Amino acid sequence: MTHVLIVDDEVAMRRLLRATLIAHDFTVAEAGSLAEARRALAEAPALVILDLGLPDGDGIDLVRALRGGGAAPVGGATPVIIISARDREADKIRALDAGADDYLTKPFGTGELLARMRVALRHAASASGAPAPDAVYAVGPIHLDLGRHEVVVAGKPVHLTPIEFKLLTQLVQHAGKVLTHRHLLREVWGPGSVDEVHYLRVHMAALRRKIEVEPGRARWLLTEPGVGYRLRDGDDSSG
Amino acid sequence: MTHVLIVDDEVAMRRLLRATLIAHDFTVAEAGSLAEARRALAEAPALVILDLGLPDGDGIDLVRALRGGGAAPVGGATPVIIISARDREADKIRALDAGADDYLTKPFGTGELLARMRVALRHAASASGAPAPDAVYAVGPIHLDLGRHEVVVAGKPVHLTPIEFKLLTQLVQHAGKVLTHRHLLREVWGPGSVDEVHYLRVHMAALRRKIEVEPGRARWLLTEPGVGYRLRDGDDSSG
DNA sequence: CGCGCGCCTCAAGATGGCGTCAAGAGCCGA
DNA sequence: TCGGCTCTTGACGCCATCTTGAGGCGCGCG
Repeated sequence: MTHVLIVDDEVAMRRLLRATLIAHDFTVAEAGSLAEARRALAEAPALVILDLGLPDGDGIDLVRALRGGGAAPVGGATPVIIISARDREADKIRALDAGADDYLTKPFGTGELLARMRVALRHAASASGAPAPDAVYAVGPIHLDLGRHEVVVAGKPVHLTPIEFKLLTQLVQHAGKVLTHRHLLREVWGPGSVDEVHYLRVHMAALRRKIEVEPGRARWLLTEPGVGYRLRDGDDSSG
Repeated sequence: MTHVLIVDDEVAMRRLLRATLIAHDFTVAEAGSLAEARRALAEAPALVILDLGLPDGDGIDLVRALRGGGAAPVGGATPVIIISARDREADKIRALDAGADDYLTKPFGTGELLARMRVALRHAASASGAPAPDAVYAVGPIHLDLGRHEVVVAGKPVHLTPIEFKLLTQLVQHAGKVLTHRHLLREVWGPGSVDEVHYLRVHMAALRRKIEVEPGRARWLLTEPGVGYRLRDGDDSSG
């Protein structure tokens, strides 16, 4: 499930894009301003579609922030596709050199946009070292074999239900990072259940019973109150 | 010295491109047909500029060959930029999905071409490079990692409550600027609480206890009386 | 000198997020 | 059809956190 952030102040354009993307199996977040966009980046979108003319600033500032010219937020490698009514060459050059990955001038065909999105995602996948489907992850005492669909904790094989397996896969693939409630719910249960936080509580508890070496004390599967969950990476260093 | 292969059957276009590229410190090889292009690939160019209409076949075949649908020749990751007079959307989609990295329709500005070449080369460089580290905001002794939802002050990890974390995020993202009471309240508590200035006092005090290195004396989290708060930017210079 | 204003501190009560337990529904294989 | 596994859903108690109120300090002004 690929998550895309749309940043545009025109509601009509956002609606069009959202409909198109959802029809092609993406999940979508929307922002109408720079401030909203910064907030939405916390959901770690796989791609950003960005309009340049925003009410509270220039979209290029967001690109610069993403690319980390100094103080930089999450997602240094998130691809950005600019969509803009400005068709002057200087604008394109400025945006591309600021770190954008592509530049389409409005109006554009949705087919072309989708093709260019595929290119951008292809690049991102190869840049971050595509997670092979048969990869074996190891975090602390937890070993997860995606290909064999097997989990071993401290040398002992552990049986996980399908949902627990998906949860652990997400956590392990992003070990160390906080995964928001919405992110986990979207990836495991689908976009229709992003508000069912209670699912997480119940299934995280079940997962803890199975993967925590010391029962009653969470050493690896950590709660970030109000935000989400996180799997500790690196070696154990908790008293 | 970056080596670029130009594939186009029009001599005039080749001359123009060659002149432009050489002026920008590239070295250039030229091909006027698919057969010549295949031979020129032996020189392992860092980038290919490819016209679609060639006398002995479609340029897309060259892209497919490069992307290795089977036995792949040199340079499976060599970026390819298409330049073509065909401006139909279907042509663009076909080329991009075949593995091309960008598509410009003739006529185009050389400035834009150069910018898109820089993008393509950037991608190629990062594809083989190290995985991007987590971007981190750093202001003075305060380090804020949005992805990991972690805060470190002077080397020590610090636990922040959700509200404290949101406050610090705002301050750090706009380090040096004054954030008004209303702005902070709107971003952290929502538009319904823009007048609850007392919330700010209490939580700013808590934040100070956690991030100020020297207790009792605010060096970083500064009060702007009657206006709002500000995080000092740059190095410490307060006596 | 006294007052009002804006700010900081402290602390107690209210809130809400979280983990837990358990009952019921759905699903699948035997 | 039956039994077992899994997921959903609800109820409940705990506890960190937030809210709210009271008081104190410094400062400018009448």
